[in-house]
Amino acid sequence: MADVARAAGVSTATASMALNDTGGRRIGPETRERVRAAAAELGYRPNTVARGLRTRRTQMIGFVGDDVATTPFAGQMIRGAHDAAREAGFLLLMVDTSGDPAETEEAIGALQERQIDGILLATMYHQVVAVPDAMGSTPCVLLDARTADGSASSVVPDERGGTLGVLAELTGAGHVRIGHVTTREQVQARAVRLETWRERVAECGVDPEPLLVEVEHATTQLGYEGALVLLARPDRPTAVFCFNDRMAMGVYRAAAELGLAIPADLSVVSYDDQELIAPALHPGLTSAALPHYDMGRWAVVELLRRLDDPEAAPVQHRMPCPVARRQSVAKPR
Amino acid sequence: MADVARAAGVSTATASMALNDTGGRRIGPETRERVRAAAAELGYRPNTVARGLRTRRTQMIGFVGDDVATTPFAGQMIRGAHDAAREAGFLLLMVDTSGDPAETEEAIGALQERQIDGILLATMYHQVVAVPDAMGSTPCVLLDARTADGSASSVVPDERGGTLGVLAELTGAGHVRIGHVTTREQVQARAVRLETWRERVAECGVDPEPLLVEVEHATTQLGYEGALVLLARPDRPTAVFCFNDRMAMGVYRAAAELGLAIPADLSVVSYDDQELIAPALHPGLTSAALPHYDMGRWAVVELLRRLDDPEAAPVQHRMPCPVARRQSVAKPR
DNA sequence: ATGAAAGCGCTAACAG
DNA sequence: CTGTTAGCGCTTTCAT
Repeated sequence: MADVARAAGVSTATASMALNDTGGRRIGPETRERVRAAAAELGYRPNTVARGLRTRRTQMIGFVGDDVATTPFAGQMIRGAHDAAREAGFLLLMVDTSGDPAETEEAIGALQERQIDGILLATMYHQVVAVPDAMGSTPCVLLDARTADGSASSVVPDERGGTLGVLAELTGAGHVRIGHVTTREQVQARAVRLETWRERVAECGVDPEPLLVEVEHATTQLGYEGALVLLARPDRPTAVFCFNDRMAMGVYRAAAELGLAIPADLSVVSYDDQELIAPALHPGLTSAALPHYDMGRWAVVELLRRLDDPEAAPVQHRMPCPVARRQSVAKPR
Repeated sequence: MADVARAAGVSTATASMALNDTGGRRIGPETRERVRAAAAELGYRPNTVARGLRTRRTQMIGFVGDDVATTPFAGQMIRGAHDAAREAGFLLLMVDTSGDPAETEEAIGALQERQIDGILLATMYHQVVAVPDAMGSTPCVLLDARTADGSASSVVPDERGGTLGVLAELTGAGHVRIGHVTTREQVQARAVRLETWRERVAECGVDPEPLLVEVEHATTQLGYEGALVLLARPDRPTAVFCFNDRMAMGVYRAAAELGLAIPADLSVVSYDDQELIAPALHPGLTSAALPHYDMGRWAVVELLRRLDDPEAAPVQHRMPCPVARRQSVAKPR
């Protein structure tokens, strides 16, 4: 920068202002051009570390995630956050904790030492969490999680809306005896999807309980086993809503073994819309999509808002889960 | 830090050395303890931006990737790099380019402005690339890619070894008529897997050409269609090696439709070992795993080595692809 | 409209 | 063994 100033025949102060368009209207237009030209000539690149020391802004956002790699959704969330950050001139500094609270505290500390401007705290499989003490006054937005008291901004998928969406595909086709295959794992998503399904089926005048099967985990294998049980019952459902795509994959196998054609004999809908599964199954699986990309974007936008205005009231947002419609639904036979 | 020094009754220089264990043996043990205690007392956290300005080291590594989100492998690579970096006190600054060279140059520039200590350049689906000019003298390691001239350190999967590994599962069980269903997309992986398969089948005294099917893309649907063609041929293979797990999923469907039981009537092996597919298929699919986690780790270790010794000779590494053995292989009937 | 100078928080060279 | 001082590269008063 000193070189640039010298080359343009001005002081470093002037050079800085010319390059950053700061200092109001005190820089003459041709001075600014001269400085710009000199900078381009010399291939000048600002040192943001020095700038950060002075301005106390690093243009970096910390992303701390539960388990960045394991879940394929995480990638989309990161991507959304990344894109929004980059558009605003920010970069993402990533830390993965294995879900361990101590590690999370440590990660937050490591980011704060690096003077990040704010933190995105992502908990895979949206849960109710407390903002860690280590956060202190660092601006923070929760991703796929929320606080019990609404003290921090957060964004979660609208699980209820998504469930109603895929169920509407079924009821719209004329189904009322709609089964549900789900997991016993106590995650937020399970509870909402299950409860919403219960309500909706009851509204159709059908008792949901005989149409419910619960298994230990949300795996393909257990989805298969659960479906075998459900489809063997006397008044078997004409359609099944699966907790997620992996379980749906098992339901497909069970249907095939029982000689039930999808969708002619059995309609199937699901949740997650995983790229590797839902479109790859045959026939393509209708599934409610988790809007992770958009959630990532939203979180960054909200974080930037809070950086501008630390007094702004926290916002709790529910992101819609659009239905990806494919070929797994037909009229009941 | 000034506060800590004052509280301990020493100068900031002494405090700095006491906390960082620098300056050789010039700090007395009880002085150091006194400083440490004061720091802990005050909850002192170093400002790494100021430190970075002084030391010209930021303890941050730039990770620039082709398409971080889209491919599920990327997550594992990032995770590996992340873990190794963190163990050494480094954090990852991520930038995703959509594979666009101009964006890549820009990303490298953005990272350099932030004074990262080095860059990991990841190209999904390993390719031969040139190190971008923008890299300048920034230390850099290529991930899942390599240069034509070996001028940069790089790590790629050992595709040939992995292919031989899964083929050995088949030949070991007694198969010689081994088909191959692959894509026409011109990626490095396709060429190596195809060529290795050709050689190996020829070594078994079988002409590979009638056992080969190529389709436009490596999708489940086209894998299905390709398998229908292959399995309808007069001298149909007793086993199939698929380009990847997604295609294998299609092969499973084709076999089911043709009334061929896997593995009794047809053995199947594949490549990628995708978590969502290979163990979820029925029966479990034997597949060569892409060692992305280990590649990520290796790249960071290598980068740190180059930071220590910028004159070190570049290394090209091939990471083994272990075979994940499941239930899709049996003796030919 | 511009320049001089101070200082962000830290480390490293130089004195003692 | 410890303190003083200079300075990393930038921004931002303050004075002109």
